[in-house]
Amino acid sequence: MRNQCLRVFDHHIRLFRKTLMSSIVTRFAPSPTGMLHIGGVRTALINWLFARHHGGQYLVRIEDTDRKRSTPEAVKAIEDGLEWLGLGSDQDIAYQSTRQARHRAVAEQLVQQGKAYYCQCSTEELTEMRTTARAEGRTRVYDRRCRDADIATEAETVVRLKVPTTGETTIDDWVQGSISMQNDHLDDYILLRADGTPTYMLSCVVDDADMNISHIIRGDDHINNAFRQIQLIRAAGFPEPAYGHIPLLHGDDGAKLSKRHGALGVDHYRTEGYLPEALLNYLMRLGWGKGEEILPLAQAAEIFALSDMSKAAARVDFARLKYFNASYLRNMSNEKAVAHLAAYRDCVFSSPEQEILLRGLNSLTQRTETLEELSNAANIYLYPPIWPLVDQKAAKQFAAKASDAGLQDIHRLAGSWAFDSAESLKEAVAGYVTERNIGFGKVGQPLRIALCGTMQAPDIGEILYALGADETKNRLAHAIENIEN
RNA sequence: GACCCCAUCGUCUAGCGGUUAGGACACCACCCUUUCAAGGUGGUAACACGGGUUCGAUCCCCGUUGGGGUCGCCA
Repeated sequence: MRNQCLRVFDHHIRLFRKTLMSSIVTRFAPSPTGMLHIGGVRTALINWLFARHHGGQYLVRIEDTDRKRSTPEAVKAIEDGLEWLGLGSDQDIAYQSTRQARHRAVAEQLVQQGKAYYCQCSTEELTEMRTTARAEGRTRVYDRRCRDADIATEAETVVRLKVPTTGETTIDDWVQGSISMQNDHLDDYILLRADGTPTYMLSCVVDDADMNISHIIRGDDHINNAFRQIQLIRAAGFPEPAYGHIPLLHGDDGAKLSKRHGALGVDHYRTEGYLPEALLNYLMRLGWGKGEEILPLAQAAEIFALSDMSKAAARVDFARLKYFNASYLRNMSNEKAVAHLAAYRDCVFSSPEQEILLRGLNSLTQRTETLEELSNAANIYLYPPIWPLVDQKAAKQFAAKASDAGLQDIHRLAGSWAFDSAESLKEAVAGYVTERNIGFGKVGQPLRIALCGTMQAPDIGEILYALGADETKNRLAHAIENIEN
């Protein structure tokens, strides 16, 4: 018990010291081999949150180390995605591919210092070693046969790091706690390929050091890399960064995130009508449960702590994402909603359209969950109903009830209404209904259909107010022409 | 297979030795009601299992089971 406390205390002291020693710099380092998916977005977000909380810097580095697989399209998709989300870099984006000379120099220096060595093992030999290692139940594959062979530089040789063969490496991970690995389980991994290009392990470590990254926050699929990278950091004499390995996101079936689940590009969520702030708020809640559920980013940054993050993987739940999106949509001002809608539709509204939407859009944001739905719903304001109605249910209702509804009366009365608020208009209609001593629905439903062409529309008062006097009377006149007697 | 990690309602989580195990999404019922929503009220539903430690374990330790990650001249 006391030991436990002391250990925890000691752990915190060490973390605290590390924090004080240098300023906080985090980085999001995606590889442009595919789209930016929500797992990556969450990693970026956590890096951003942590940096903001500590008043530090959040940087973005594109890990495009050669690769036949990394494409300019993917780079653009990542940059656009981050921009859309508001998770752009605090400084110019770094491109790893531009720094290969520096990476190579570090490797060559390590060779000179005897901390790395040339290896000329063939692919066949390696395959054999792999098979043997697997058969013997070993994690370490390479048997270090070139380690002391003293091979001079030649073509077709790679450079490997001399990893300690004894001892243990421990990481005080800010998320995972203390994790250890026997060094003997670690490979003498490759720093420079036979063609002289640096591997990810080399590039990543050198760039993190050169960019003064203080805290490496990434997916826990990198835990094993951390043990290996630390060996290189020590060999090169770089300062050791702090680590925070966050659990990966899983699909709704508990399996790894795949294209079937959420591994779609963020642009997909954009076209589906999700708001950046809602997507981010949702993602933030996976593995971090502090504060209110709906929590604006700036407030989240204030109370964010890596140590509060769950160590367990979370599944994505699209129903919940939708709920978050709906919540943000519902609480949005008309002005903002109109701007979002215009951006989503990629259009400019005419000034009459703008006026109608400015008056009526939030009667719609209350009943839609995404911008896509909002955009569809907004058509009732943007376009008058076309007669005969395409909505069969509405057409039937209208045919059955319109003759009794007194739409002509409403049309006439509307001429004297002020159209200054949804409430007063609703009262006006209610007054008419009371006068005739019938139920509100007898008039409300046909009127709604007359004005919108569908039954799925807001409160009568809200519709009237949004449309305004002229549009209301025009639409009513058309509807009246289509009443069957 | 070896190594590393994880484990509270279906899902996301709160909990940090003593709680009627709390909240949210989803689901169900009811209320409100001019449609559709929203909102309100209530409900179903969880500490994976087995050993310890302790007066007392969801919580600490060990094991089992289950899940995930890693084992590339990919990143």
